[in-house]
Amino acid sequence: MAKVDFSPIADTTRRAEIVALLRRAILTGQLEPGQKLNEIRISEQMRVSRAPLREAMRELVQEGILTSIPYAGTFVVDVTAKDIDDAYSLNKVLDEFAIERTWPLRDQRFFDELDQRHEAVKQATRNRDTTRQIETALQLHGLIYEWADNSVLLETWQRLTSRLQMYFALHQQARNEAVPAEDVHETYVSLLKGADMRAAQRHAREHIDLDFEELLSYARNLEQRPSKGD
Amino acid sequence: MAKVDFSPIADTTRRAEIVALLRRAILTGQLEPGQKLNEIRISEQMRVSRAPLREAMRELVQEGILTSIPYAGTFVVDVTAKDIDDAYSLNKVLDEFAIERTWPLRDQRFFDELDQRHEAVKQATRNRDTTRQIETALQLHGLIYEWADNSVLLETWQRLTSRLQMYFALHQQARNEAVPAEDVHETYVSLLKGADMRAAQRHAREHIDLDFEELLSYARNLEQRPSKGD
DNA sequence: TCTTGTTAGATTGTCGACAATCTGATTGTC
DNA sequence: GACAATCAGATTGTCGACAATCTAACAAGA
Repeated sequence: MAKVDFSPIADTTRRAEIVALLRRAILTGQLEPGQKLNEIRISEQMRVSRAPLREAMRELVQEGILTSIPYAGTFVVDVTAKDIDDAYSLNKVLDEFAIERTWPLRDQRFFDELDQRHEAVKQATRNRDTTRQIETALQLHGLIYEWADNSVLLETWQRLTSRLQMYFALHQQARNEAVPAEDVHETYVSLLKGADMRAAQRHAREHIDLDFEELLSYARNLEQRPSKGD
Repeated sequence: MAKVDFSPIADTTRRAEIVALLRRAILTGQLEPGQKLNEIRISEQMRVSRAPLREAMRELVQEGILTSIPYAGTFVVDVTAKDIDDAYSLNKVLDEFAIERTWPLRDQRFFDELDQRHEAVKQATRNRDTTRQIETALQLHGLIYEWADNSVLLETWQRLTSRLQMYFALHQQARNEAVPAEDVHETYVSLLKGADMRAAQRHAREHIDLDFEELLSYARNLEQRPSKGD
């Protein structure tokens, strides 16, 4: 038998595709926080019945990026500054843990993947593709979670990121100035390749410090904004 | 106007009730890991159509206690020894964080609630109600998460617990010996009331150590067991 | 004017039926 | 007997229609 690593075949249900479509729309900011999702309209636009759409929505509710009020509707979550602050402080703890677990498991494949994802961020930055820049930056950051060999930790991280990605996207969208072209991940990557674990942990803290601080000030300004209706 | 704190009225959809029913059945071990959930049979038993049942199932899939394979079925998750180990090690980290955050927020209401939950565990123990004993013990442990004032942390803990509760229940069910009558939470509670935060953190680690070690050895024995069909 | 009751429209929740897919048994062929 | 093709039954996925509920506008009464 040939030694081929067959990846799992794609999900073939409408539901799965709807989930992907909706998630993308939310995480890129096409659907704004607080906005209501009208089932009939969306199902007509997607040429799908309401059943799979509703099931998809239930998934995203549990994923934490939608919230549902019985007989009232399903809405994009309205993340508060406190939510971001909470996620941020938890992220610090998880980062330390992830680095600690990943540390002894680092190998050539890890370093290669690290470089590859770093390259993806740099390319997105060059192309001024802000959405992709956020996406790739989070993927770069997520490598330590994927490598830590702890499924529960990884799952936790993924739930955390989706909401963060959404808010980073809105943030970028709001300040329509050019994104910093310099490479802020250089130190992070090289530290992960180095020998000083404590230094890497320390830097990871300060690294996300920067991103979050800006995000937080943005969120605090939005706090008194009225929520978007339908 | 009278000063009454009205709590939110109960969810009135069938879906919500189905979720509660299924969750309870899984977490108490009535539905075994690996078991398949036949939609038609369950919907007939509950006198409900498949639509709300399926939506409920999608929620529980995202909650991590069910897994779904398209066109094959939805099954109770088959937790491995590694999953428990992963959850266990993450729990250590989260416990430390939760205690740290809760520490400055402790007040009389916290201590009262602590005693109340502790009492609930002791009562369940006296009554030899193992299911309730697990439930109350986890609720006691969960207080530091509820009090930490961090919604993301709390959410993470709740996801973690549901799977743990399920496995603790199966474990208790398997070894049909009497549950230890002595009170293992006495020290934990008194440390949370004390002044030494580090000591409380240290004990929380060792405390869950005990529970998990036994659970792990049980899970490792089960590892080669064939998965339950329908 | 303010409050309360009513009602029409829109939207969500639920249902029963049909389509797509899978599984296992059966048949046919070598 | 081993293997592939076929087929029937069961189960999941999807659909369109109906029931339950909410919202907002309007009317009636204090």
